[in-house]
Amino acid sequence: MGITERKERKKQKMRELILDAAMKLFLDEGYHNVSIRKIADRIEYSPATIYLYFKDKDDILYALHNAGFEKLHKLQRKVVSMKNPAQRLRKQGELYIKFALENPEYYNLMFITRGPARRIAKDDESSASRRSYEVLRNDAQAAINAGIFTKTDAEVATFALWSLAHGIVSLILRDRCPMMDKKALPTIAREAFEFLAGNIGIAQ
Amino acid sequence: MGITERKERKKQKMRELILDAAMKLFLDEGYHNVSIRKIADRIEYSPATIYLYFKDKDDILYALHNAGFEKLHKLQRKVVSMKNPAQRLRKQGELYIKFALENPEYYNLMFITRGPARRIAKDDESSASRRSYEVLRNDAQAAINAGIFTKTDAEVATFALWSLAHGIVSLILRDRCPMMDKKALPTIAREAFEFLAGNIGIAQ
Amino acid sequence: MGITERKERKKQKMRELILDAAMKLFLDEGYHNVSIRKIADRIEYSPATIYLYFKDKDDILYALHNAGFEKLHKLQRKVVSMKNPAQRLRKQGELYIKFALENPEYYNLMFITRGPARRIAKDDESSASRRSYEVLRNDAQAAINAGIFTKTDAEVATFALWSLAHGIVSLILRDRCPMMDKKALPTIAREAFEFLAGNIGIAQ
Amino acid sequence: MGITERKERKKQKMRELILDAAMKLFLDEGYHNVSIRKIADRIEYSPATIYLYFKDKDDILYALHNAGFEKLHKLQRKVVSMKNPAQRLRKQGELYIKFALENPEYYNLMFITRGPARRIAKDDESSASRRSYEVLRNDAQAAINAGIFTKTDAEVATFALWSLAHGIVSLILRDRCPMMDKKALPTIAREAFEFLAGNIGIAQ
DNA sequence: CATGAATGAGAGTTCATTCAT
DNA sequence: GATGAATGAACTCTCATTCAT
Repeated sequence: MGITERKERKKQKMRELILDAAMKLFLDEGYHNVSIRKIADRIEYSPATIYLYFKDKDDILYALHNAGFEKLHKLQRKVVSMKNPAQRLRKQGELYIKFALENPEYYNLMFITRGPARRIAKDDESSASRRSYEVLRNDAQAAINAGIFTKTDAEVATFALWSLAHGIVSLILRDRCPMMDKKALPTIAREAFEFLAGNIGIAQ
Repeated sequence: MGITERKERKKQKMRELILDAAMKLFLDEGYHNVSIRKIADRIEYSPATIYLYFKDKDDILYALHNAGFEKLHKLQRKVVSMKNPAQRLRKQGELYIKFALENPEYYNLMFITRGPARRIAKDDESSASRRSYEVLRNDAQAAINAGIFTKTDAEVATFALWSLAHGIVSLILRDRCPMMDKKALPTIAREAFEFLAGNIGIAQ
Repeated sequence: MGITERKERKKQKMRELILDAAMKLFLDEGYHNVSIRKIADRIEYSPATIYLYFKDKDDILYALHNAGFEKLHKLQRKVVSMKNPAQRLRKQGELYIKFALENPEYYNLMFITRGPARRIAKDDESSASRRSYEVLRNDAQAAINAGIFTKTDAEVATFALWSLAHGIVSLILRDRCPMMDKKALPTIAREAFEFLAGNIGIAQ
Repeated sequence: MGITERKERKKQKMRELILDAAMKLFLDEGYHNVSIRKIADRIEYSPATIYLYFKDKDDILYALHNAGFEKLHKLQRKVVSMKNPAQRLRKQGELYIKFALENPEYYNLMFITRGPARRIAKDDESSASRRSYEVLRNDAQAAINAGIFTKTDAEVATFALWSLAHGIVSLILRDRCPMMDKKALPTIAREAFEFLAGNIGIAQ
């Protein structure tokens, strides 16, 4: 291992240390209460040090946003091999919902928080989020090709599927369901997805 | 009119004045830029005065949140008279999406922002948001009774329908669709809804 | 004295308190070291309080800049009554130099520091600085009318006279004369002015 | 060439590299935006390296200040050969003004900015700034000897001439002339100089 | 009833500088 | 000789909130 490589690794470690601290802060105190200073406190470095590894606060947010998409994408890839388009789509939806409920703060950053939106707008096709989207789109296209979805095109179908899953999890994550039993929410989420999935032809 | 009543009315007027200003600020400058000071500036009172009418900032947010639900509920009531449950549900979805896209800041407060969430948790059944929810639930129940929805119960179906519409609008409102043409979004939203509505049996 | 008036006065007092502190800081620590915090420390208020009386730092700078011009203008007005244009101009120059050497930090803000320059650019004709300029210009015009200055116009003559005095004091104030005895500087300044004044026809 | 000498040359090269970068920063972004970090970025070295060649930031400023004087002095030397003292002085003034308006950031450092002033105070007679001053002084002395200037001594006359030119350019460079047309300023500068030069007997 | 005055806490960011390696 | 890593100390400015009057 060369000296450059070692240094590079160390730098990467530090970036991860910062991102971890930021993520934990998100979990502990919520989006609003994440500040450079608090991150610095957590990792016991000075605030200025953070700026050696990230350009500004947005940069950290966006890095977390991307890390979230990498994580999601890794899960998505496991499903790609499934032959049956309907099954594949259904599995996609299930893992999406699972991912969201298990990683609420990642999900928050990836799909709800306004902070990173400016950069998302500039995301090119090779970005983590775009790749994640493409997986879904390919599956939607396959479903159309297989005659499962009719009277629609890939773009609309993709958006519809995504919306369906996003709607379910974001209502839960943002605490909009006080009329339901909190503990029952994951079950309700699953059942709601099954209901919709069943109706659009991607049932088990 | 008794003296107490007159006082009460005056107080109510003032609350509305504050809420109006707050709402305009939301519309003009967005959620982040709403501060007690700016509200006070708009109504030409001092910041301290605000606190005579509202406990704290969250209190204002929650009041606006409620006003939003009143507005939505008023729209929903217009549809109640439709006889056909499928048509009624479909119409509900359309107006929900229309409301969201036309009143993004209200929608934000009502269904996305975390600020009012703490209070929402304590909402009782008579709250504005609960009444709005009940309208949808009644329609879902009617659809079940009519045999349109099968293999589900009212709670799950309600949540599914709500999620479906919420998913569509919240992805758009939070700028998660850079891969689509911005101007085409309302159309795509409508088509995605049609696709889903068609499949679950509430098509036109 | 009405209650409004009393309040207004108190506010004015506070503004002056802040400006005084700022000015003293200029004197003690120089332009670069004037910060909102240090001003606040001096007057034993919190930094936030400063912002109740001034929009931002530039606002303070510009207020001091204006105060300086008021002060200078008051001195200039005393000379206006002199009949003889040559004498008047000469006196103007003398008092300008005196003012600069006795109020170096005011002078600094008024004629050297870059900070207030942005606002100066927008100064209209009624601004303190403009009025001060007009006094000199009127005298220059009078000198032209009286045949003292020839082969020039009012604008150029005004600028020349101003430059002449400004050059003398600003070289001294910015410590560019280490080759001369520091104590002798005021004398040299006076003599240099006399030399130039004598040559351009406004000698004693 | 000995080893010591080679080292010395290398060191000198590096100093120049740093100074070049610093100067370009001055020109590109102005005095306020020059920082050690930015200089280091430009030359693609680390900030720490800068400190191997310069004691601190002031040291860099002072070196640039000197470089400016070298540049000015080179121009001044071209004029020394002129026989006629009046013509020589006039030419000195013209080139001084030209230099200032064409090299505003150098001029800034040399004659206005406070940063280098502390070191200037310690300048000995062999310093670049002193040599530049001596050129003017010699010419002033010659003018006195030739009977052009009377009733004054060399020191006062030198200072007066310098002030006159410095006043003109520094009012312009520090944007103190919003009452005049910006584009006309170089012309006005020239005319003001002509007016003064004419009056003190060094006209064309 | 209304507010003027005030503030503590905190935000993001930049800087010159140091020092072990 | 060069630097990567780090930092303490600043900076301007905004905020929700309080309280005597």
